[in-house]
Amino acid sequence: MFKVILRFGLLIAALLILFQLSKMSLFIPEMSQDLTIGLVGAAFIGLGVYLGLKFRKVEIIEVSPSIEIDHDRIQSLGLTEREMEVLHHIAEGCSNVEIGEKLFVSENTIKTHVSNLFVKLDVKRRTQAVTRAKELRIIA
Amino acid sequence: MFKVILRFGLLIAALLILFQLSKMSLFIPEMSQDLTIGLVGAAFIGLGVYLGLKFRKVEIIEVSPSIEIDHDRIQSLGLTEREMEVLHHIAEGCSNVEIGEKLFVSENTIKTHVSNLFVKLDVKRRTQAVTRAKELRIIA
DNA sequence: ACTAATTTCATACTAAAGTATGAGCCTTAA
DNA sequence: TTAAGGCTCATACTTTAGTATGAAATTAGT
Repeated sequence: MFKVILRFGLLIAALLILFQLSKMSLFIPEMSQDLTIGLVGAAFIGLGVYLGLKFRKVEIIEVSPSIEIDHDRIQSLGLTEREMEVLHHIAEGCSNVEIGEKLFVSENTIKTHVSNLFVKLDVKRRTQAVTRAKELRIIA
Repeated sequence: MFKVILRFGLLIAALLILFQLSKMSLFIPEMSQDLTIGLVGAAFIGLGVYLGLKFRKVEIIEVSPSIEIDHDRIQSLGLTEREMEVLHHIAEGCSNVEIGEKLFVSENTIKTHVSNLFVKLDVKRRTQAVTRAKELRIIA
């Protein structure tokens, strides 16, 4: 707060000095009025820019750190479409039976997918698979 | 880019017009030179502020969406310290045995904690517990 | 059309997870 | 000190999860 007041004080002082300077005709006498106005204008425009830059509100835009899916990694890991579907449902906390119901296949099929998933992700449990998948940015 | 050029063009035009206005003495004749300079200065300072605000670099500060832990919720759910420890390890993908080893207690103890955890979080599986805990903002 | 990869499913098994119950120990507050 | 809550552990049991293997049906690319 004090800083702001101080700066405004300095700015006002600078303004007054500028007025005085122009009044006292410290500018070389031969100078045209146009040029005087121009110089004053330039000085003021500089002040304005300074003000604009200095006293603007700092915008802090909170962006969710764009966790974009790394499709290349999915490719390089050789994860299939179906496996990705299963992986997403695992991440949601579904059981194998529930996933099977959602995808209209048997629990055994899901187990197969899950096992293949574990090999490709190099994990042993589904909870690990989730954290690993997030590390690798293959799920959100 | 075109926008920037367009705006600069408009600004330059505005400046020229201002100069012309002051030159052609459209200001009322009785006006003192001080006042003229003051008005011009004011106009220019306005321009400066506009420039400063408009053409500043927009700072986009990417802040990880401060997922702050809701300690009140932890309280209201009656989650104990130990249970939270176990929950964190579950979220990391640890098995009950592994958690037991890390906390220097038996697997059975972990099972007890986990069961209590499930009741309090109203879930049936550890994977659900993790997603629920994140929903409730009690873990990161 | 043929091959390779994907998806599907089954059976049989082992391992881990989860439930239920009871109980001993420790600390803290009434 | 007594009650309460939290942490520990055990035993016994049920349910999911995960592994291994084999195989049929489907799909996609050469």
